[in-house]
Amino acid sequence: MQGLSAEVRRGAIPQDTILKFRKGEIIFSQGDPGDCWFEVVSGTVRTCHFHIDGHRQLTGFFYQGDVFGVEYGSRDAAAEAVTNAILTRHPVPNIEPGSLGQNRALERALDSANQCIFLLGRRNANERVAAFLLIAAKRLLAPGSIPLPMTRSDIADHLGLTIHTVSRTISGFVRQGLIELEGPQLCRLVDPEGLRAIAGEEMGAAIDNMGVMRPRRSFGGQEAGA
Amino acid sequence: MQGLSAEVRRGAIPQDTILKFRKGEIIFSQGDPGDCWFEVVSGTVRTCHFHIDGHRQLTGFFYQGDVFGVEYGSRDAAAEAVTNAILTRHPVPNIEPGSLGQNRALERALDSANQCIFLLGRRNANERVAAFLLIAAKRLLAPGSIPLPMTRSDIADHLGLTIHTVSRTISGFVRQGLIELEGPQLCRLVDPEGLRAIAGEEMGAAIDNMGVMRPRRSFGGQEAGA
DNA sequence: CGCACTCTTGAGGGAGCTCAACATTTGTGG
DNA sequence: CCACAAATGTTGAGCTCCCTCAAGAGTGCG
Repeated sequence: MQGLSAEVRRGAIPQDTILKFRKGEIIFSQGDPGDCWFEVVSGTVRTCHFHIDGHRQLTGFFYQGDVFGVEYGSRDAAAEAVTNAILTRHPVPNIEPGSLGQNRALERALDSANQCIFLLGRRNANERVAAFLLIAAKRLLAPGSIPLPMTRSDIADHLGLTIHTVSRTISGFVRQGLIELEGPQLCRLVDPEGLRAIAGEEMGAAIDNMGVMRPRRSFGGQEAGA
Repeated sequence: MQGLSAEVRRGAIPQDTILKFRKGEIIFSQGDPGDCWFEVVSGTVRTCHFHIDGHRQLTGFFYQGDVFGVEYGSRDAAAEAVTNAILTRHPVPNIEPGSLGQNRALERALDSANQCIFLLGRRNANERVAAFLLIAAKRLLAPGSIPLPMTRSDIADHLGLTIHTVSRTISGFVRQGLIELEGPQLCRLVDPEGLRAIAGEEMGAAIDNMGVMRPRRSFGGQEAGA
């Protein structure tokens, strides 16, 4: 439980607690017990899986208003502050595992994981980066400009690419007039429709509904005998 | 709710129900309400995300004793029978969202998603297929031989590869003396250690602990001021 | 026996990784 | 505030891996 202040760690404060983390600080680590969840008041947080070979997989970014952290700890992810961040910490009642915030956090984690799977599965670099930018724009409620508080390395480890490919792809979008960069951390959306076309028709829909997709039959689908 | 027998669909039977599905049948579809979860009595089940562009992503395989299906339905995945399968269906109480089976299914879904992310993130075809075989061997509790009830297409859509690459990779393993095939659906593990070496040191550990990994610091990790 | 489906294998090409160098930004100490 | 160092980001060249296209082999079913 490194990363938590002393009084929080020893559990002296039972109710929701406000915590501040500085850029790069660990909020919780892989293997920690999952006895609390968090809400982002300000700043950005990433959840990561670290692998022995040094390979890092980011499973989600969390912005203002997002919740995270129920399923982790008892599970196998860590959380770190991408920027200076203010969080509220909420204890998880041991007895009653179905609290509202916990469920919200669980849903959010599953959403994040599914989104991650979507981004990683059989899509090329252009599709991944375009989708990532659109998701970030949507999440940050910034219709025209997208802050990118995370590093290229973070983006790469989230999308399953190298920083080189991420950088090249973004530069390509700038050259095509789809976006503009004001420094590496601020992106202005020039042609959202063009980006959507690259991300794929489906990604556009997925971003609109944030995870709700059209059902589609694969086989005949005859009734099952019981 | 196609795929469920009539009496189940209209909710006449409140308690756990035994259902049989035939190979290829749909258990539930994307968009169905998530009002029940399932346990596999026998057979194999896959959960899928279908995308508009025709691309299919399998997020998990479920074998005897596995549970699945809480988070789907209200979410965006479908479940289908890979082989003839017998399942038990369990209603989810609307009021009390924290039942034991539901939590098991939620944990299982998250495990599956994380495993999927692991397989998809920055690993080459050899690593993915080797890891997949090892996971299947572990899950099916078959130390020497691995039944592969799913098609190459299922494996490909799970690993984010083409059927060609899956087939070529498996053939390569046979040629290297790592495995033997007795027909496409039965694989004998000749050199598990060799496979582990290919999957990566870490994958070996991950399979042993099934998801529990060593924590690892990324930055200084100084205490947070509250 | 023929059809349909799955699986396997080969040849060629392109997307993205690796290696390398340079530019830019950020942080630190004098 | 400036000088320097360190970290981060950008860009290029070459090469590898896997996808695409194509054809053939094995299997189950009517």
